[in-house]
Amino acid sequence: MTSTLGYAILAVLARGERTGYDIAAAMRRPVSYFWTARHSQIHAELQKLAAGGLVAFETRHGPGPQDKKVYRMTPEGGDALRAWVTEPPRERPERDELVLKTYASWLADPELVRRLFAEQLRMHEERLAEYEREEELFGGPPDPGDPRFGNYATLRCGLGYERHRAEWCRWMVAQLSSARA
Amino acid sequence: MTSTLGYAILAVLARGERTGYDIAAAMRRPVSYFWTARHSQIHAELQKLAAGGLVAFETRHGPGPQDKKVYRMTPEGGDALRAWVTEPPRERPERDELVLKTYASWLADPELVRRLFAEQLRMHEERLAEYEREEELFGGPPDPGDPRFGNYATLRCGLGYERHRAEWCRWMVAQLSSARA
DNA sequence: TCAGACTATGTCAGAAGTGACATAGCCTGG
DNA sequence: CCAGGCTATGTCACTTCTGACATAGTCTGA
Repeated sequence: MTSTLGYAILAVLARGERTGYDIAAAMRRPVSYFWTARHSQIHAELQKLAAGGLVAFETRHGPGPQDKKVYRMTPEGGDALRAWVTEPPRERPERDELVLKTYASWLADPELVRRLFAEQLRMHEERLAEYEREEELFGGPPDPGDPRFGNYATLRCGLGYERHRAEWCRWMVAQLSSARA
Repeated sequence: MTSTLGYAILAVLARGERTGYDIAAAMRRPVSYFWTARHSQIHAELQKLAAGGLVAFETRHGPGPQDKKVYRMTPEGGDALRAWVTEPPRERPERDELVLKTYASWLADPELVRRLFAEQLRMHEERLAEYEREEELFGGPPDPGDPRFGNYATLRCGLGYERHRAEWCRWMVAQLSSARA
């Protein structure tokens, strides 16, 4: 029915009412491990969701040329989201620039490739440390019926991803260092 | 200059001449760990690359309404690809349907969510076994100047990814099982 | 010999996503 | 008091990607 972005917006609104701006902020790196979108896309999608009756809004006075709109999920929106959650996800297309560069890395100067991966490793380690700090703020996993479970579970995914990625980068750096020696 | 898809195509052509059909086959799951695209996109991009002088083609007789076109990378294409490889990749937007579903999973029936993840786990274990078989075919990592290094290194990434993903799914299943008990 | 799979190239409408532009009040610190 | 950042919504042109449609020769096995 709705696009995946629509469900992402509903997933945010399921936690409470928000303006489009708030949703955009929630769906921006490094806050969001679950979906990313720009505000231009979000405002457009909110209009579609409102037209479909999945969200409703209330206009309140606020700064800016227009008044702000506070959105909330309607019962129909909740039904749609709940039904969607347990359906199997579509297989996602693999499109990772770093992996593609790796595939073509045999063409390039190994020292430059090594630097590229060393820098990526640094970034992953940094992000990993950040996620680990965040994880400590949870005192263990929340109950699966708690909204915070969603945050914790996605954070766990991010944590595992950064570890895997850092390890891979470390392996690449090692490969390219031994080639030089 | 070119789009990322353009570089993906060049990365394939760097290994030898190919038809658009061949490239599409190489960039289709589960063959490709490096980039995915449909043939409709690839034929269009090849035309752009040819216009830009990064690839050239030769028409040969083949089946179908049109003759087949065998593409190869030009020296300019090689230069462009080599220069691009060592440039830092753009940060990729996180858009993973399963992670999004996880974020909203607290709303749904835990048993249905458990089944979703059990099925995902099964798929990741299957793919992992497949990748492990493929890895055995390499007798250790090729030299970084060997085209096969690109294949091996991306396979290593896929291997790490599937392991991380499987572990996360296993954790999710455990969380949702204990909730039921 | 004939069905069906595979090789092969392309178009097109539409959806999804990007990046820039536009506009303007509110709040905080120097 | 004023600059600069934050809140806030929106449009628009453009690129990228998807999925369906179209077309037709070759090769293989039943």
